[in-house]
Amino acid sequence: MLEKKIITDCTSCALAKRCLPSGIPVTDLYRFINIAHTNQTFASGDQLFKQGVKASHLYVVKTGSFKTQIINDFGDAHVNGFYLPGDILGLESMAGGITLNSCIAIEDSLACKITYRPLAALRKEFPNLSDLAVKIYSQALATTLETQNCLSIHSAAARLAQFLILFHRRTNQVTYRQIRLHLNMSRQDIASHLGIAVETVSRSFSKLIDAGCITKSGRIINIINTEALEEISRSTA
Amino acid sequence: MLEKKIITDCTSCALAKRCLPSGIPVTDLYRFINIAHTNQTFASGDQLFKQGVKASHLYVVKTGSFKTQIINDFGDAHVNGFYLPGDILGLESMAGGITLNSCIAIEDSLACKITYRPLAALRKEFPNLSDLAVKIYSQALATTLETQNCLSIHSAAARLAQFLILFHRRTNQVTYRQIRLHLNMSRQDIASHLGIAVETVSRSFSKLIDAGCITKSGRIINIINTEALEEISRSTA
DNA sequence: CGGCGGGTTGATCACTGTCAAGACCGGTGG
DNA sequence: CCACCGGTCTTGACAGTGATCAACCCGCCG
Repeated sequence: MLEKKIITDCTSCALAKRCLPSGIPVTDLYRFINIAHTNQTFASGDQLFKQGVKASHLYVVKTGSFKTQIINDFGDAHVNGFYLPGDILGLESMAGGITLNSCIAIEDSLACKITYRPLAALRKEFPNLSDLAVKIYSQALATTLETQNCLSIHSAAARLAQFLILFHRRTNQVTYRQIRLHLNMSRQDIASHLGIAVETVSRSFSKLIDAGCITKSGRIINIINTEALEEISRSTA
Repeated sequence: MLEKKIITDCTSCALAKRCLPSGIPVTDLYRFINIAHTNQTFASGDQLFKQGVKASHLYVVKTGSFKTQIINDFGDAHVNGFYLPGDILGLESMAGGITLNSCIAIEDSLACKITYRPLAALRKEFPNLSDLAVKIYSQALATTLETQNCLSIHSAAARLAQFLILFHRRTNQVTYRQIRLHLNMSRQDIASHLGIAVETVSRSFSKLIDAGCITKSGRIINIINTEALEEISRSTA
C-alpha cells in the first residue's frame, strides 16, 4: 500500500526526467500531478484507446509495452508501432481530434494518462514545457522516419535485421557483452508491422541465425554479431 | 518589382493562414517577418539542406515541390517524402540538432526559411503559436503514419493506388468532375519512396489504367474511378 | 489426454526485381 | 524543318523471393 503510493507520485518516478514533468518547475509539479492519472493498469490485450473516437488524452508508458494498429476499410489490421517505457502515445491524433489508430497492451503494463486540454494550458504557462513538447514531437517524427526507412527495405531478412537494430537502440539491454532483446510482441505483430507474412518472419529469423548474427529462444533474441546484422540490414537483395 | 515586393510580405501571402503567422497577433507579425527569409528561390535539383549537418532552420514550401531523402551507410538513397505548398520541412531534425535527411527541389520552387532559435522564443511569448506548433507536428506525424501504412501494403499496384489517393488528398485539384493530379516527381522518386523498382511502378500504372481507375499522360494522372482505385488499394494480393 | 494458439518448416506458385531493349519526349544543332 | 541525342519512361523475358497452403512441433490449459 505504501509502495503503491510511492510509485504513484511523479516526483519519485524513474522516468520523470524523460517525461513531461521535466518541463515543469519542481515547485509547480503538483499542478501537473493534478491532471495526470498515473499508473493505470492494463492487462495483456487491453485497449488504451480505440481507433476513430474522440482523442483527448496522451499516455506515457511506464512499464510493459503496447502496440498501435490501424484497421483499414477492408478490415485487416496493420501494426504501426511498438511503445516501450518512456514512450508517449496519442501524439499523432491531437491535431485531428480523432484517434487514428487503436492502442493495445502487449503484456501486463502500466501507463499514465494525461488529459490534453489542461496540459495545453500548462504548456502555455511554462515555456520549458513548450520546448519539451516540440522536442518530444520532433523525436517522434524522427522515430517514424526510421520505421519508414525500415519498411522501404526490399529483402525480408534485411527488414527484420533493421527492425532488430532499431528495437535494440530503444531498449539498450546489455548483459555479458551480449545484446539481449526481449521481443514482447508476437510474430504476427512483427509480420504486420514489417508488412511481410508470419512465415517469412520465421524464415528470416532462421536466416539471421544461420548467418551467425543472432541466437534466439522464443521471444528472447541475442545479438551476437552486430556488424554482421548491420551488414544484412543494408543488403539490397 | 512591385509584384515581387508584394509576395515577399507574409501579410499578403495566400498560405499565411495555414502557416506560422496564423499563430501570431497581426500587430506583432512584423517580429515574425524579421526572422523569416521569405521566397528563397530554388531551381530543380537544388538542395535546401544536406543530411548530417547542423539543423537550424525550418522551411515552408511556398510554390513548387520538394523531396527529402536519406542516404544509408551503403550509399543508396531512399525518398522519405514529398512536400507541397504549405508543408513544413525540417521538423524531424530539431530534437537531435542534426539533419536526418537531405531536401531537394523537384522543380523550380520558392520556400521561406525560418531560423529555429528565435522562432522558439516567439513560441514562448505567443501561446497560440505554441498550440500551432503542436498542431503542425501532430499533423506531420499523422501524415507519416499514412505513408507508413502505404509502405506496409504488399502488392505494388495497391501501394501505388494508395500513394495516388494520399497525394490527391493533399492537393485536391479537381477539374470537370475528374480528378487531375500532377505528379511532379520522377518515376524513380516514386519507386524509391514506395520501396519498389522503377519498372514495377510503370507496370502498376498500366494495371491501374487497364482496371479503368486512371488515365495518364506523362506525369499528369487523371483519376476517373475513385471507388475502383480505393478497391485496388485495399486488395491484399 | 486432447484441444488450442503460437511458432517453425516444407512445397508450390504468383509477383516483383533484374537485365535488356525499345518507345517517347524535349532540346540542341545542322 | 529535320536529324540526332540524352534522359525518362515503358515493355518484355527470366530468375529469385516471398505469399500461400499445409503439416508439424511445442507449451499451456482444461
